[in-house]
Amino acid sequence: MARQRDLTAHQERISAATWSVLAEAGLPGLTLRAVAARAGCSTGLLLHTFPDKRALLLHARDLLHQRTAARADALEATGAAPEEVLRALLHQAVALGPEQHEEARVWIGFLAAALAEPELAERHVRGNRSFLRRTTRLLAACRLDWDPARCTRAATGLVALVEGLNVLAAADPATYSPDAQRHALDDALDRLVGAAGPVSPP
Amino acid sequence: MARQRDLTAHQERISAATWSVLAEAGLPGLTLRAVAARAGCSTGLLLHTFPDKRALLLHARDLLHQRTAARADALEATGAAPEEVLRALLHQAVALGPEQHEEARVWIGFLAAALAEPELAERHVRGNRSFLRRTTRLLAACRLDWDPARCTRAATGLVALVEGLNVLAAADPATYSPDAQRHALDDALDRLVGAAGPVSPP
DNA sequence: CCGGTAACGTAACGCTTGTTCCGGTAACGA
DNA sequence: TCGTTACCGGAACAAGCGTTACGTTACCGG
Repeated sequence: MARQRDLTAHQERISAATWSVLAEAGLPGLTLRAVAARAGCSTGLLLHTFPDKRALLLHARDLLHQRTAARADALEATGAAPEEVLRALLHQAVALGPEQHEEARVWIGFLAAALAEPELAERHVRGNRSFLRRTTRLLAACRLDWDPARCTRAATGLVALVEGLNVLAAADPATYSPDAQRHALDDALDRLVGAAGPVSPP
Repeated sequence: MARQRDLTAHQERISAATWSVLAEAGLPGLTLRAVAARAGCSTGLLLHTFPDKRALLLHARDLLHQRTAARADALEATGAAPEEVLRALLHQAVALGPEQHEEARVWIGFLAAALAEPELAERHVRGNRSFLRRTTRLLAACRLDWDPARCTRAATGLVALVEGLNVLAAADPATYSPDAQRHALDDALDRLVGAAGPVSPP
C-alpha cells in the first residue's frame, strides 16, 4: 500500500481557509487559487478533497451551522435558567468581538451566494429555522403564560433583530458598536422576559 | 453635428437592468453581458454609458438610495403625525410585496459586494445612516420626553429589526411572511410610541 | 532496502469575464 | 439632398476562472 491522508483534517483546514478568504475578499474574491494559497496548499489538493467548488462551499456552510449549533447546545447544557440561556444565546449570536465580526461577514457572503444557489439557500433556511426554533423554545420556557403562537411571533422579532444587528455591524461597526448592539438587544429582551437580572427582582 | 443620445435615459435603463439581473441571478450572475441582454442592448453601449463595471454598480447603488430616500421624503411631506409617518416608513421599508422582495435581494447583493469594495461600502454606510437619522428624528418627535441618546438607541433597534426582517424574508419568505413581519414590527413600535391606532385611543 | 501504490503538485485546457477597438449607421446642418 | 459627425454594435483581446490530466513524491508492506 501507500501513504494515506487525513481527509477530515484537510476538509476542516480548507473550509477554514474558505471562511478566511470569504470574510476578507468577499464573494468575488473567493477563488480556488485564493483558498489554496490561504490553506497553504495547491488547487490540486482542494479538488482531491472536494469534487468541485460547489461542494467546498456547501461543506464550509455546514461547518458554520454546526459550529453555531454546538455553541448553543453548550449554553443550554449548563442547566441555567431559561432567561439566562436565552440572553446568553442572543448575545453571543450578535457581532461583538472581531471573531464574530468575521463570522458575520462570512454569513453575509453565504447568504448572497444562497440567493442564486438553491442548495446553499436550503442550508441557510435550515440553519435559521433551527435558530428560530431554539429561540422560541427558550422563550416559551420563560413565558409559561404565553401561547405558542405568541412565543413564535416574539421569537421571530428577536431573531430578526439579532441578524439585523449582525448584518449592519458587519458593514458599519462604528455606528453599530458593541455597546449599541447590547443595548438594542437588552431593550428587546427586557420587554419580553423582564428586567436584566438573572433572577426575578426582589 | 450628428445624432445625440439621451445619456440619463440610458443610465436609468441600464441601472434598472442591473437591479433585475442582480435580484434574479445574484452577485456572481451579474455580468456585463447579462446586463446588456436584460437592457436589450450590447455591451458596447454599457461601456459607452459607464466607464467600467464598477461605475455601473456605483450608479445603480446610488439610484437605490435615492429612490428609498424619495419615498421617505414623500411620507414625511404628507404632514401626518410623526407616529403615523414613523410607522408607515418602517412598514414600507420591510419586504412585504414581491417588488420590495426584489429590492431586498438587490440590497443584499450590494451589501455583499460592499464587503470587498470600499466605495460601495461607503454608499451603504451613508444610506443606512441616513435611514437611521430619519428614524431617530421621527422617534424623537413622538417621544418628546426622551433624551436624544435614548432616541438613538431605540431607533437603532428599530432599524436593525427592519433590516433583519428584510434579509431573512429575502431568503425564507415562508417563515418570514408579510404577517409575521408586520407583527414583529408593530410589537416593537407599540412598545415605543404607544398602541397601534393612528391617533390616541379614546 | 526496495518496489508499488496512493496522494499530491504542476501545468495545461477550455471557457467566461471585463475591456478595447474599429466599422457601420443614423441623425443633424447646410 | 448630401456630407459630416457622433453614436452604437459586435468582433477581438488579454486575463483569470474552474477543472482536468499527468508526472512526481512520499509512504507502507514485504
